[in-house]
Amino acid sequence: MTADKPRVRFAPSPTGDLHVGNARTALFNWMFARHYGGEFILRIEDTDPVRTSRDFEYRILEDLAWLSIDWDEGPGKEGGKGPYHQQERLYLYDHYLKNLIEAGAVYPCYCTEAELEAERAELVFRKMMPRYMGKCRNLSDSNRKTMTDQGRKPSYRFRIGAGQIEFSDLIRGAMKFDAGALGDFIIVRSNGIPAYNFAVVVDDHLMTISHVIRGEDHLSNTALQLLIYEALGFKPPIFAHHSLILGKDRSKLSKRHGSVAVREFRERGILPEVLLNYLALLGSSFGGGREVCTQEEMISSFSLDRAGKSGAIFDEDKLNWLNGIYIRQGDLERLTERLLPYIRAAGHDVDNLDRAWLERVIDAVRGDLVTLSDIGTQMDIFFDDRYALSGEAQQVLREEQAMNVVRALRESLEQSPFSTDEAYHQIMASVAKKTGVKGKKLFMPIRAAVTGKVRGPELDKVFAILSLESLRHRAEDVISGPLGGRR
RNA sequence: GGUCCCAUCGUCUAGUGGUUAGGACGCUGGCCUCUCACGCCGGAAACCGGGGUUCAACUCCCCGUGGGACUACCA
Repeated sequence: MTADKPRVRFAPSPTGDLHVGNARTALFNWMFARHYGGEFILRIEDTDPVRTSRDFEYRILEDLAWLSIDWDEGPGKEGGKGPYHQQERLYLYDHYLKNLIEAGAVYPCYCTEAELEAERAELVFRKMMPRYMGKCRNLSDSNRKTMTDQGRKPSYRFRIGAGQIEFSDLIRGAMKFDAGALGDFIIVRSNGIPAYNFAVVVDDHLMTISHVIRGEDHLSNTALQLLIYEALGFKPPIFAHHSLILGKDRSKLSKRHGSVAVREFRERGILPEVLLNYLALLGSSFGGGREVCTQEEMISSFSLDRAGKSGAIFDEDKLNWLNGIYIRQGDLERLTERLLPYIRAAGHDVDNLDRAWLERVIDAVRGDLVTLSDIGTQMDIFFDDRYALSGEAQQVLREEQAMNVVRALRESLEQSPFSTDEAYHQIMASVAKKTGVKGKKLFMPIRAAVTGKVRGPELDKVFAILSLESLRHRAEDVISGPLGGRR
């Protein structure tokens, strides 16, 4: 591992959709690699066949791609250090297990799960830390043979000695664990498949990972892994444990807190660069008080020094705020493109909408969008078949003078020889003159009649988008409707 | 219970011995001769407690307290 070219990795286990916490870990690793010009490796930890699925793996890859987190080596991108699925690396773990057995660092354990469970229950009952007490630690060869003859398949446990395990964490500084407090842990399960801590050490070493950046929930695993590194004679990588994302109750963010999967945010209409920006900001900062940041800026300003040590609550309000910023400030064409699926989902025949017209509509309502999926309801006022007077609008139209204003509007619309683009100001001026009404009393009835709502984009924009025919029809409908009857 | 980690406004943070403790979200007042939103200008809002160290502690040390993570033949 060269100091100037770090190699980091993200190693998800495909047991579910990509969690924002994991996405943040991936992002930290990715930014670290990009900042220092290193390499970012993706490894799939699929050793548990019952919890793992190919479908989830595919979805995780898809979510990473959506976030534009790309990997230099991994599935679909061979780099000479593969394979990148642990399932395909079993022969490697076998090899190192043999080394450890020969070195006496590991021993077979014949305890059944039921026996272990009983031991654990006993310890918990006596208010002691549940851990393996070393029953099979010093079995004689004949004892082992007896077990094998009984048909028992052993798991392999790591023999823990006394002493301190110390290491320096890039984010947290000096860390120290007492090995004596740990129980001999399983390195290879009785089905021959390696357990997490063992596979990770072998893989990280073989893949020449220089820095392991992961959540603080792995802090205690690091102690165990360091022991394995030592027994194997491997030089351990540098570790950095970042803080966790928390739910509102300050416990580790999980499903019960609401949306946690990257996919859910995507479906809701959070932009990928927003989620990335937010995740990079959470529990950290960009310096200079900056909050809105491009990917390039995120990478160049990235530093583990800026990573906070304490957990950070996931604040959806702020995520939404950030999404609004990107929607308002982004490129209109690009925004339109990304809005298309949501417009379609709202039931519009996207293919038959005039693109230029659509862009004007989007430009008019983008200020009111928090997520992309909001576009559906926001657009309704521009479609005649979706136009309807809301209760609030009816309220407005019932007010004194309101119908006079609408009638004056209809007249002005009839007389208007201009396209609605230029006509707005003239129409408003003429309605004001005819009725003698101004301000809110003038605008609100017109807004209500023309859009059917009491809130919405600025009226000049609405007039510019709606056709003269639509405007006339809507005014006419209001006048001839139940509200328009002469009193 | 054990081991370990953490601790600045409600939330995310800046701050590395001397600051009127700064910014952002949210909340809130005002302005933008129509609304909502946007934008702009304001406001309320924090150094967990106790001991040290020091001329001086939010900042360093210790102890409490509080919160969290881990305690699997899951990863």
